[in-house]
Amino acid sequence: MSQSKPLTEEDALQLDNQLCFKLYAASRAVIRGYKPMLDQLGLTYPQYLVMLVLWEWQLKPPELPTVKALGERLLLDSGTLTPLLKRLETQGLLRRRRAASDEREVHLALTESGWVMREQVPALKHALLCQHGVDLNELVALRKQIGGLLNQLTLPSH
Amino acid sequence: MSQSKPLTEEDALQLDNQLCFKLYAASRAVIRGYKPMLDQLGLTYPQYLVMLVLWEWQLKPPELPTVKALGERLLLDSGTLTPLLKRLETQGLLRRRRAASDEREVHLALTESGWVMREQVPALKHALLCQHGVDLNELVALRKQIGGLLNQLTLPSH
DNA sequence: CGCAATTAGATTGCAAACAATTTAATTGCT
DNA sequence: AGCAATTAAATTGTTTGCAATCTAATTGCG
Repeated sequence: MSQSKPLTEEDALQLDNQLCFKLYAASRAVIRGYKPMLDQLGLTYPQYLVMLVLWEWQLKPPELPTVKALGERLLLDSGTLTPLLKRLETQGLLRRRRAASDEREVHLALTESGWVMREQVPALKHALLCQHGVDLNELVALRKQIGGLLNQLTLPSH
Repeated sequence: MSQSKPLTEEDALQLDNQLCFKLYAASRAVIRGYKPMLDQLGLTYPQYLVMLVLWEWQLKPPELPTVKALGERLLLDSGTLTPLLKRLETQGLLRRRRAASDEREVHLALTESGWVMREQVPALKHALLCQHGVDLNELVALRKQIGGLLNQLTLPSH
């Protein structure tokens, strides 16, 4: 709402084009960067994000994660998650079971194998960050910037 | 390479997880934000990026853009671009033709219809930015941050 | 209670991404 | 010239994203 500078239409276009593209390209570049590590785990990037959420879930209230809750966390719907979760189940990393209390819900639970995988991650990730020589301070700043944008786009106005 | 602070493994993990996810989510959120505008143009987001590059190409040397050149610009390969370009051709926005000088190359040229579309964009985009109340200064800062990361991930070391 | 809305997942269909392979044209080297 | 290596696209197959639709369970309300 605070449009202080009188940028020309062309300037705004150019800036916006660049941001669009850079955000899109950077996201894919990060995914590509994770590929070697994820290959070792046998996961795709979205599958990895799902595993991260499930690993974190232990700190939550006693409720088991559902497909819906996972979707809210990752901003993904069942059209994406259902087949992805089936693949993770096939790999033996988790189990999916209809909730007894409400048969519409599907509870997700990591298997032993799913938990064990977690232990391999910190070392792999550390190696990854070092290898690319990424500046952690820069990452902190970037995370904040992106968080701001993400909030503007997901919470607000329209 | 300048790892000044002694973050714990857990801190680094957490930070990194958040960045991964936020970058991925922000990219998709932006694409979602463009949807209404792109629906009016009948384009998908990647198709739109391709059109942007082609619209910009006029400023380039006399060479016509090729699939390869487009791919270098957008960091995409022919496996993605070939079918996408075929769809744009079907829509009558561009023509694909084997180069006479080198039959391996495919030259891309916008049609009249492809050029006309360009004129609709500034107004649509302006409306979009206003609607979301995005702070332009923030966008400038974000673009720089992301540009830095993108360079680290695409140019360097490994 | 009974039935219309709502809700959670699943399904279907299309368009990316991307790895791996294939095809055809061009280069380069001897 | 002749042939191996390289190069540009195309093709194939798998996995996302996401809209739209469908199914089944649950809620809410008269």
